[in-house]
Amino acid sequence: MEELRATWPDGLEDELIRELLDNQSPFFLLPEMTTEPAEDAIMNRLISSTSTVYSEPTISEDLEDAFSTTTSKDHQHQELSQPRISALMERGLNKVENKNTLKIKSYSNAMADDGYKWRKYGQKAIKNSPHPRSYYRCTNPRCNAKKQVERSSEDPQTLLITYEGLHLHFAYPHSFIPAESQPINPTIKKAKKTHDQTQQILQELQESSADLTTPPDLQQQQQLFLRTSLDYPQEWDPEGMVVPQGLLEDVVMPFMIPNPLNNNTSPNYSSCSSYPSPPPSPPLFWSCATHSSACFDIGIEH
DNA sequence: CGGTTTTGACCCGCGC
DNA sequence: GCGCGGGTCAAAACCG
Repeated sequence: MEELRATWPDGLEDELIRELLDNQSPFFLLPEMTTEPAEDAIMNRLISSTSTVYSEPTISEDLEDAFSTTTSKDHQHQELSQPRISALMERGLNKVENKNTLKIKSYSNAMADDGYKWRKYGQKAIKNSPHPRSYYRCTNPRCNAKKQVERSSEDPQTLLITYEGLHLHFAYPHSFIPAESQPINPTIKKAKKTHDQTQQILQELQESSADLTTPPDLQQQQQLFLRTSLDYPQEWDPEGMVVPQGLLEDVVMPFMIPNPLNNNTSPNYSSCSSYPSPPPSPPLFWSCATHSSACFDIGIEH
């Protein structure tokens, strides 16, 4: 899996953090109706980025490796190399055992809604905690993404959102899925199911990128970042876009294809037009939130 | 009526 | 081996 370890150029790290912190960023435009405080906006962006690009175990680990000067692999809280990254981590972004956990200070459950459409599949009482933990799975049947939402036992105002798995919305929109290819097999017993799917995907990624080791180009990373942030509307029927083959390449190639272009250019958000692009769509949170129906009942009243 | 939520049962890993 | 706790399943209930 080492082949997949992307090395982020310096410029991209700065740019990523700038995006996370910039309220006006076109990467993370918030819904028009949103009047949330600036800090909440930042946390929304963290949720978004974590639930898409950062959520996949290997890639998220890559990013942390890239961000960190340490090589610790013990999955403990990793000390980050730069104050701004550390500041982000202190705001609640953490990662333990391939799961990305956000700690969010919030009086309501609204902050738990990251715009993706989740289906609740379980709820458990947690020992020594008055608040249950809710389990959500992405409604896209080809998406492995899961998350857990619970209230901190220490601070009931703090939401703990743990993301696990890879969002494949951008690669496998609902409309592309032939009924007979649905991976959900009720006769196959759980646990290993999602794990095996993830392993298969990772293996395919590895095979498809075995000979590509050059660090990714900034512009392409930004394109990927933007693409992975788009939850294609189900009703979107892109003409000539029925290309389920090679979608994994869509995922991995922007990280893998060597590109001679410079690494320090400012983001060019129109550059994503080089990809087969979705129809003109509202920014990330508008697009996603309009398809979200998940209500995170984690033990507090609305 | 179809999609979502609820909730008790079941599974499984882990510590003793 | 057994009990515990977390994660998942699946049938029933709920809802728009």
